[in-house]
Amino acid sequence: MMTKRIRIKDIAEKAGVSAGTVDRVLHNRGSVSASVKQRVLDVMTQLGYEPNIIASTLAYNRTRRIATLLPEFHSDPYWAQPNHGIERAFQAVRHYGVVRQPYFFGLFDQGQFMAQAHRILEDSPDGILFAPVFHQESKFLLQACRERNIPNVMINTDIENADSLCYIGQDSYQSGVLAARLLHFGLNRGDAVLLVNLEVGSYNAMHLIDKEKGFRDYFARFPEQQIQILKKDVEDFDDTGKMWDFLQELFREHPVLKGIFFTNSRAYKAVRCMPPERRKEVKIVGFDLIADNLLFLRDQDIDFLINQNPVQQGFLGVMSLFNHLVKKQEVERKQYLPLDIVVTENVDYYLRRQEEMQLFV
Amino acid sequence: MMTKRIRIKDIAEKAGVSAGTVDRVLHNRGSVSASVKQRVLDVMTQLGYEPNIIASTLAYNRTRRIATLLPEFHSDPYWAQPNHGIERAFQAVRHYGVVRQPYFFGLFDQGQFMAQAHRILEDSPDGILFAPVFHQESKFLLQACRERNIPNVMINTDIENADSLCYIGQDSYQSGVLAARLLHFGLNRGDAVLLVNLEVGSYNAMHLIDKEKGFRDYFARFPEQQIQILKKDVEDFDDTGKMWDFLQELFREHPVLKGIFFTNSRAYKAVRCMPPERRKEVKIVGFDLIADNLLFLRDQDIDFLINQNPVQQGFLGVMSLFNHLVKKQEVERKQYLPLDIVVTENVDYYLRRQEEMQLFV
DNA sequence: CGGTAGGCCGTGTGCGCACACATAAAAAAT
DNA sequence: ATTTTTTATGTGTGCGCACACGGCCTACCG
Repeated sequence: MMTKRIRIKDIAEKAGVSAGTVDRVLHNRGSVSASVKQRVLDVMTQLGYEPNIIASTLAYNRTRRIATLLPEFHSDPYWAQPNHGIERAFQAVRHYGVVRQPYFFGLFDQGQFMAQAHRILEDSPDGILFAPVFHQESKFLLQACRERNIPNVMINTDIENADSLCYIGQDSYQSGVLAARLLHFGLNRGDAVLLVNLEVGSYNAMHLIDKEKGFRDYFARFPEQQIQILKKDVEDFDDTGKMWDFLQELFREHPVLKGIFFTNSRAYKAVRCMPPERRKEVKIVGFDLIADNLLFLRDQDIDFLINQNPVQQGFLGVMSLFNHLVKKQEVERKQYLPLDIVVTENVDYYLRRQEEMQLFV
Repeated sequence: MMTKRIRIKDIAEKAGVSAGTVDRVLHNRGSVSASVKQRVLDVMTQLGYEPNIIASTLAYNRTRRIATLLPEFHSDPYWAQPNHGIERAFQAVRHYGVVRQPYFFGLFDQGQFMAQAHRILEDSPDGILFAPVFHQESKFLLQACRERNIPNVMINTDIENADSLCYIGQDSYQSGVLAARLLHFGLNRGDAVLLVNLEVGSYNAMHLIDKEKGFRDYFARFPEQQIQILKKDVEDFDDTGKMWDFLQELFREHPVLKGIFFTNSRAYKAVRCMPPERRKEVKIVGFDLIADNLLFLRDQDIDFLINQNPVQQGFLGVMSLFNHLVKKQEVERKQYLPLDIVVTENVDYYLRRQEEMQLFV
């Protein structure tokens, strides 16, 4: 039973018009009388017409430029991951005439973000993918996109607005809950756990707040176990001397500490400053499969890494723009990626998937 | 810096021949003198030619038929999952003229498998995707594919052979290791854990053996903890009366039992026959996100489910054939999917991904 | 009543490729 | 030397679609 595919020509024939007229109806180009238009539309739905994307993209013969605005990944290994996914995605859709226009900014440099945003707007791309790490500056970019009618997607951080095509990222609150659940396994009544933010200023503030909230909410469900929750903020995480002192002080002060939750991808910066026997004793949960964390994971110094799938975030971001621009499909407004629980025993699969990450269109 | 895409025409021009000749070289259709062929090949590599798949599939104007041979998913909810992934994949590539020819067999019915295999061979599809659950019969099918030169991929179970395009599945050994690791969290010195096979006859035997081996090997690394490993095979898993008796007897015999590892997706068939207080006490690890397991996972009666990503297995199986047939790409001979650790706190993401499953990997 | 602007619609071309067909050159057979 | 066969190469067509172009028909104005 071969279901023959319906072509524009078939519709034209059945509606008693030419292919050109059907085309005009399809693309809303006007110059079609109301009666004919209705007749064509009726035939279309009746036959269940579905445009052939293959032929369509071939005939368009047009290149779509997608601008990407991300932190330089030299400054932070985390950002190399979305970038990798983005590269993969562009590779996957290159035959559809989609090209990348990459822009980067310093991770803590608002001015540079703005400068690059302006450059992007001058180049007027067909779509924009960006990481809105600075709130005010991102608002500006969103507003500009709105005025110019440029579809845009945000990754990693969400800014509430009605215009963006979609947001792709992780659920920070839930990742805090999950971290608590994982640490909870090794805890006994009255034990203490610690939450550590290794972060500068208010950067990423919302994520950290959400994670902490999820973390605390989880333990609040078990008040009878009297788990004590400590919290520390550390800004000088690159100063190993200070880090060492901080940890010494910490363990002296809290001998019953059984678990530590590092709220971002910098767990390794603390773990490397811990005395080896402490690393084994304390259960540690961190984020993200970056090289330095993986070393400690394999040695079981870090017990769990929660994978926020940053590679997939980049990949899906580009694909969403592609689906919108080329395939003209609806895309999901909010796309939350899985929070993978990664241990020594299953880490290799995730790493390989990140590497390969080829897709299909 | 616009990198203009190279067309056949460009090569023809530069090599001083016609497009037809370049085409003959590209497809190895002969009738080209050695000198010209070499000249064309040189120009191709020099310009870095890459065929335009879009235009190619349009011009081919051919439909590829892929036969799928799977267990009926009415008989076992597990098999509904690969089937779902397969459906999604065919939907994703329908524009490329790839169509499915589905065949099913009873889960324990070798004869039906063979009958369907013969029907497939008569229909001589362009590719075959199948689940080689019966060893002998699958060998026959593989041999037939070899003779007829039909590319084929296997999912879920691997049969060593040099001809298949690829195998896509999980690493059973490693999933046993992972299960052990998860149970290990809640164990103290001298505790006992139990491994249960809810299976009929020698069906799936290799998988179960591998899982058991992985499970035992993990604990063998900690001899000083003297973890006692018990093992039971249960064939009458659908007889709730017998199951109930079996579990009663079990808990009476082994009061120190702290963890149970169910080696396939049927954990729920045992858990539902456990007294509620027992469910909470004992740590339970099972496989796969099927509805009945999920109910118990949400109630924390099952503590962990290991997700073997069966949906993705089906999806990737079809995509691999697609990559081979249409895109003419190399495909990875062995594709192992991640073993996701699923708990109440992250289960929803995985379920949603399975549903949507438009792309990814 | 002729001219023209504009609404409406059909035709033609090309996107890059696969493949059938035609043609030319060379080799083999008569 | 001529015919037949084989080999080598160029040309043309169509896949389904997007879009430019141009033709027809009507309405409105001078």
